[in-house]
Amino acid sequence: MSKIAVKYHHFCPIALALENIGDKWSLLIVRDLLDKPQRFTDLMVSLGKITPRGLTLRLRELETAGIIERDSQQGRREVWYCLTPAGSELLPVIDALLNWGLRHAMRPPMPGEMVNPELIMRGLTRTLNIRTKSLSGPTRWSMEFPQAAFTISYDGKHWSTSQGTAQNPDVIIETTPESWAKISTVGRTERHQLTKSIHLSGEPERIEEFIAIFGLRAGKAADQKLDSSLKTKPTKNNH
Amino acid sequence: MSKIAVKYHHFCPIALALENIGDKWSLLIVRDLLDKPQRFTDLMVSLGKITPRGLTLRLRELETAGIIERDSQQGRREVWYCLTPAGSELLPVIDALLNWGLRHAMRPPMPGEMVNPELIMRGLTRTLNIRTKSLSGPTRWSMEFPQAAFTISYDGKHWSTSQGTAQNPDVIIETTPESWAKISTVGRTERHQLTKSIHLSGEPERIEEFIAIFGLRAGKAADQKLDSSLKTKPTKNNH
DNA sequence: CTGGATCCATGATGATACTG
DNA sequence: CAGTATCATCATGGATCCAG
Repeated sequence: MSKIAVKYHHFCPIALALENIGDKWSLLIVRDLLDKPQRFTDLMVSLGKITPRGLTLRLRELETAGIIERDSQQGRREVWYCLTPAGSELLPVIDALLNWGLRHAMRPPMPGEMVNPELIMRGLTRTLNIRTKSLSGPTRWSMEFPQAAFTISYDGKHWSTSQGTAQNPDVIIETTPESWAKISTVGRTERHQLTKSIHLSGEPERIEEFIAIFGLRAGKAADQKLDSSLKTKPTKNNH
Repeated sequence: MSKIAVKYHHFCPIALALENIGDKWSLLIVRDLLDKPQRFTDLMVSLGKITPRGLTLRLRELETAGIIERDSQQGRREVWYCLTPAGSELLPVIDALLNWGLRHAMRPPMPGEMVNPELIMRGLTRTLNIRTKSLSGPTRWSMEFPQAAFTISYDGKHWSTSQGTAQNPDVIIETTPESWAKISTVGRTERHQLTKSIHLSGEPERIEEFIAIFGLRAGKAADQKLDSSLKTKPTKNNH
């Protein structure tokens, strides 16, 4: 049986919250469920190195904590897991972690590391919103990975992303999640060299705009990492 | 030696953040350091059931991650630990957890559980700010525990708390952290019965105001827990 | 006394295989 | 697809001890 009992013995909202979602995989499960409901095997894939037993334990624990709901209807093979209202309210936690991670924990992807297109897009959207570039106007980009495509939209105020190929995009970006991951985490000099792993098409001025925002050409952008340029200096990460 | 390697093998800001601060004690160490710099033994006390080895490992790991700094000056016995700028930026994470914990994880303190006055006050301040009660005007309360006193101030816009007995308080509240912890986590009916474990003094109208805000008398306040009344319904917690 | 280090026990997690 | 079963490993807790 399960032990499922992280205990701090503190009367403290933070400690009590962490007793619910402070163990190794819980917050990543919440991260994935915030996107959309998922099946057991979906989660196995997106979490990568979790074991079936580990996932089962986490799901049961999150269920008793009132954070997720198990939706199994008879006559259907699948079991869908989704967030309860209380679980959805973990969004600010995930958001704060995403923010901090972007600013202080990013580095190029390591060999064998899962590079999930959806997670890439979520980080990209947030980066664009925080940097709030002033553009000529509403903009639509189509980010096309081999496995999936995403539409990145700027409505004149903020950026959002949705799945699927963009209609009438201003710029089409064709690349792989791995290439984009690397580009967005290295300094300008190396970034400029990696530009060849991206193919851009669209009106020349719009392509220029894209290139300027991401510092994809030498001589213009500041020499700093994309993610870390959100506010202050880059942080090294040495594990 | 240490293993210090939580690894998810995800290229994902959230996962990478959690590799830095996702283990059992790290975020509680950050919680305490956000308040003020602490010595090894201060942390041993405030964390309670951590072992010296465990604390040493966490501190070293947080140091290499660039989240805390070790300040040992020769000629001085103590070693002070404090947050780096990157560490201080974990405030939104702690804040989001505090918020979620207040709304979804609170229950009366259990026997043997540490009830830290400072943490009580932090939760109280946040609760007051979120509920934004309209008061007659600026207000100052003196919360006096046996071990320590705190000043709770409302400037007409928001609430803040500082250490020390309040000058010219509108209301003086004398109680224990344990009593207050229990009062703030039970329903109105029981709360009303616990009122005798608090002693209030000050102008009658100001005392009335205090009583009304915290639902300390029968028949007026809604029957819900203080903390959970922040927005929606209470959540049970069954461990 | 502060700031640890050592040793051992135990509980949490990982790897692999298999099943309703 | 959604798990269970079994075994191995690793991180953490408890108790004790030590150096400046």
